[in-house]
Amino acid sequence: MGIAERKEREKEEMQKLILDTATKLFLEKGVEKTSMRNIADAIEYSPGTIYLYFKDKSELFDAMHVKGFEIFFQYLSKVMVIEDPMERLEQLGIQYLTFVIENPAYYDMMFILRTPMQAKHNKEEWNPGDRSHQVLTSTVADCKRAGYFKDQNPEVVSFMIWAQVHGLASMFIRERMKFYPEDKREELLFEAKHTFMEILRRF
Amino acid sequence: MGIAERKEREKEEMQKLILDTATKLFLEKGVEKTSMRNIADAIEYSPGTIYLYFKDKSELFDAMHVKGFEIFFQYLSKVMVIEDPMERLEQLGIQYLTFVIENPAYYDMMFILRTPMQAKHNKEEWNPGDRSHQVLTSTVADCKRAGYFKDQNPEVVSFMIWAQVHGLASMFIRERMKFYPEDKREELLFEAKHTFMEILRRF
DNA sequence: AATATTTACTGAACAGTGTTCATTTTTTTT
DNA sequence: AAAAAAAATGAACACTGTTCAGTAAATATT
Repeated sequence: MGIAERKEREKEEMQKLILDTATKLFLEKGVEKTSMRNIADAIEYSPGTIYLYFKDKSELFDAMHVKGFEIFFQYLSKVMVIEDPMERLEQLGIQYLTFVIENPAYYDMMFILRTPMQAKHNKEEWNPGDRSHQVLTSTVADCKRAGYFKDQNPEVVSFMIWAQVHGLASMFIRERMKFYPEDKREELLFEAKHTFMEILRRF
Repeated sequence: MGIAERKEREKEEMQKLILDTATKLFLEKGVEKTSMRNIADAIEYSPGTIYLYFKDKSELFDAMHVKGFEIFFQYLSKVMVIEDPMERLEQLGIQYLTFVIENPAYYDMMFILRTPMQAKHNKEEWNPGDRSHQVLTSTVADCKRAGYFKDQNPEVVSFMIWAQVHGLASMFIRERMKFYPEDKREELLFEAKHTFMEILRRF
């Protein structure tokens, strides 16, 4: 049955073509401003065809969401080998912000944007956010073992740290840094993060 | 010329009617999901009428933006009289988060959402964000005078603090706290903020 | 009081959106 | 070569923000 296999392959290729094109447009123009017809035009198929491969626009969005997290983890993985937990925490933050600066559209999509259209994806199954949370909590736990964060609830500390970095990231991305000169913003981002780490260290 | 005055009054009333209705719908259903026709239906006028009082949807959005900041400042004002700068900083944070919890839709609109439609409002004129920034920076300056934040750039410290609180707020609002039980989230918000203040104090 | 002018409002029309589905085209099986 | 199955189409539906010629109401002038 070579035909069935070829069909399977063709279906996957088509899916990839659609997803790649959608991703490209989403990142270029933003999710809201990319229409299904735009995607259809780009792949030179009719709009209806997309719906044979993806249930709706939000499924396309979800698929790209997953891809974003894969890229995100490549950044985090680079420093996950560091022995000293506090140094690891510092470098994780730097990787986080580097991802934000190099992939702002992805970050926006992954951590800020709500699902477009309806919020249908309530699937408790595999929330990609869980995994990044895991990386953080285990590092914080290691820090605690190394003598930091005495008398502190590690869950609260983890949440605080994530909120700090996410706060920096989302103010940068959603343009709430207008009171600082444009060419100093990235610098300020890392400076603030560094100051935060400094006060964490002597805790 | 009593007529001109009455007309002026009527015009303002109409503007208020439109804005109040739009605000109500924006907060209830979200900006994107509220259409100009929805607003027109609610006030029992035709869609075209709205455009005689507001240039476009984003002007309605802007008007409500301003109103949001007025409410926001009522929260901050409550504690701006506190003498001790560090205590003021602590209470400002609590007020900030209280506003977020009591007016999540407003907060989303003011600090997270991008202008709907195009990002036309580049008006450098009076950015409402500036004022809240002012409150923070002056309090941080007072803290520095009181001996805190030694050898630290107050601009960096201010930005860090704001990012921390904003990070907590936006993770709460944009539902990135799914790994915590729903009834514990508000509590965690304040706990994280409190821990942050604790580590700030011994700095 | 009747007419002219200004102001206010309407709602159809335009170009766009996500999505569906009967119809047509292409491919595979008989 | 004919029948069945699969894939792709594109018109249609109900919606969106916005515009603008036309109508209706209120005011000013004669």
